[in-house]
Amino acid sequence: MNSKRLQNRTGSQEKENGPKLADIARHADVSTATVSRFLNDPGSVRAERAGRVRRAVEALGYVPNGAARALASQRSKTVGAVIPTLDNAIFARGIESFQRALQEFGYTLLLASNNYDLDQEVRQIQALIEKRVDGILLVGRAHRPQVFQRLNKLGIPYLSSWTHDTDESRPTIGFDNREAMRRLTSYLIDIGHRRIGVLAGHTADNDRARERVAGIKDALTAQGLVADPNCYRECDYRFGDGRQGMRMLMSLKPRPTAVVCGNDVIAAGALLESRSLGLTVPAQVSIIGFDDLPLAKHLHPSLTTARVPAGEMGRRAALHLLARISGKPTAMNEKLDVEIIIRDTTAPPPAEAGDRMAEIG
Amino acid sequence: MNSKRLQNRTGSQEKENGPKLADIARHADVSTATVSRFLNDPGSVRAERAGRVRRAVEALGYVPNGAARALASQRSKTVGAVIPTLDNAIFARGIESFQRALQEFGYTLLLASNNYDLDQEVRQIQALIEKRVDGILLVGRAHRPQVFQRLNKLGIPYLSSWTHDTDESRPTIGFDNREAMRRLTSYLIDIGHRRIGVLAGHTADNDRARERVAGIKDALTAQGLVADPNCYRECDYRFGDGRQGMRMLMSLKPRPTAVVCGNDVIAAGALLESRSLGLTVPAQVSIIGFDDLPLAKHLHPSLTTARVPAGEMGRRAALHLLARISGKPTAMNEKLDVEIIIRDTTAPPPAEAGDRMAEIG
DNA sequence: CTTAATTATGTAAGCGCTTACATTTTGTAA
DNA sequence: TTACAAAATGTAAGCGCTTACATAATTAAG
Repeated sequence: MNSKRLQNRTGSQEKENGPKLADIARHADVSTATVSRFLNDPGSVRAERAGRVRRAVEALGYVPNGAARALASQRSKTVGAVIPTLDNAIFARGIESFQRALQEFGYTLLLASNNYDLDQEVRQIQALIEKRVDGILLVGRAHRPQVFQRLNKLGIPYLSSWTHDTDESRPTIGFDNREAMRRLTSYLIDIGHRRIGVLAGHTADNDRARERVAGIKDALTAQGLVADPNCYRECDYRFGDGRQGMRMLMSLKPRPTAVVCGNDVIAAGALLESRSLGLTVPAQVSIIGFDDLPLAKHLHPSLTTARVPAGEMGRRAALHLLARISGKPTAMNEKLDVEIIIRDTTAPPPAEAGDRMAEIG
Repeated sequence: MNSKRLQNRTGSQEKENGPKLADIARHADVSTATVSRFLNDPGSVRAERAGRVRRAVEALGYVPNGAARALASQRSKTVGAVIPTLDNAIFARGIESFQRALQEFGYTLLLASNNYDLDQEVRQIQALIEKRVDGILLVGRAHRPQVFQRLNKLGIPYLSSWTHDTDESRPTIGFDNREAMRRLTSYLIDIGHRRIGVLAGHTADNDRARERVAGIKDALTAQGLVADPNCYRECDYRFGDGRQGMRMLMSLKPRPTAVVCGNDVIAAGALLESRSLGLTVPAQVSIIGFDDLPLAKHLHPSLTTARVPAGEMGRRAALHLLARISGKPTAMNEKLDVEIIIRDTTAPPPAEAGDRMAEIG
């Protein structure tokens, strides 16, 4: 029957079916079980036979069939990741480390990005489940309920990254966006800023953006300040949006003496725009970002921001999932530190502006 | 036996084996073949039975098993991509489009990055082959011979991207790096530059970088100019390397009046460094990049560069591979255009420097 | 040297699908 | 009607592995 299938195959590629495990067994004069054991746990086969098998594998150029393996063993040696976008360098970096760590342990990465669309995410996760991934990496903790339902029902280990949750109900790895942004904003307030503009990322379908905004409010509230809706704007994580947002904020009267941005890309846009507007940073306006992209320290003036440990997070996410997959005990929530990096886009507000405290506080 | 397997399973996750196709068949009172047909080609099942099957699928929450499917059908509905890095935004963008296009057609992406290490690439491709991907996307045309051997032997469709090759022996999709860089450099020469520095990407294991360097030489040679080895330097695609390289080049006497960079990141570094060095761009020195990253047009002055159609390339790469997978005829080489974007980092050389033509030409 | 305990190997039954071929049902034309 | 082609469905044989269990070979202990 197999030969019949082959001859009916269409297309220019004549799929030359390579040798299968049984061929190796025959060639090495051992049972298929021994070949399989040699492949999966060489130590369990005595040296003399192991040599025969190894030679047969080389001689025939044997390549195991992952699909058959997955079907028989119920494990695919494959892990999925569903992320908002690769266009944001910080996610790209996290995924890069994630993949590297998986690879070290013989796992392969299945990747899908959905441009912050949580409904599309549901479908992507469904596709990964069909592919029988052994584990799934998510970004953020807010997802459609079906996601958790299906993952839990099928017992597929998953992990939410870029977020931290003390609630032990769902595994997370990452940092406290809210707290980090609170610290960053507090720094601005500490050095005298009172009228603070915000260029946040879109908060719909993005819990990290929401948490960061909450952190900004925490800082303001702690000082008895009130967030002014006119000084708040949401935008895409793009330079252009940062520029445009900055232009808007700087047209306000009185204008903010500092601008807190949802990430470094927005901040860079804001910084570049302030030059176009003829404003000196940080003398006339301070700017802070989030992520500490490589760009941040090279901008002029260099950007005050929060360093997000994307690489480390990706690596540890992989280790965490791998541990769960192999049934090892793991901490439910791993928290990573965010370091506040004070650079040159922040300084006390200009004198006359700083005096306006009464307007807001 | 199955139940035995389950009870021996370790780990905290009790893997609840979901319903299988046979369960759906029983529930809908049809044969397994009919269920399979309904799943893969709904039109081939008469409406009444189709309804029964659909309801059974929903009622039982059936999820097809991709491994079983792949094994039986000899197709995994999966495509692999092996890239140098995700840390370079231009690759990230290409992969993003690639994945989106695959997804539209029900395919899933397997991704591996190797940091420009061609030996590691061999192993990654081996892993993808084991996973039985239906096709593979490569970056560049220079790869270890085993790569092509194995891919050809197994008849797995593959495609080299980011490159163009009129030779019809191997499929490529992309653009002509050499020609694009030649045009860019020619522009510099046309506006009067004679002493041109080069900050190339590392050319070992990177044919695109090599081609770009060749393009620079082409332009110089065409004008009877000679490349000065002292004005040539290779570096990583990083801001820091661009800065450092720029510092070196600007310390030469006489110093280059223009610097051609291997990509926009290096160029941005060079641009930022020139400010630190107190050099005005483009009045004292011109700079050009390559890729047209989003950053390029926002820098100040904005960067003259070549626009690489990464998104379009990713999408078309997916369509090409999908076509090959389904046995459709496809063009062997798809060439995409690179647009030269003249912005503000380029201008004629300063008068006294331009006069030095005799030194070189 | 036995004999028991241990370790290595073989046998063969699945894993959950797809699909060639056989059979039945439906549609169509005379 | 009847005859026949076309379409839908069913039957069951794989796809290429892993692994429980049985058996054989080796080692350890007495």
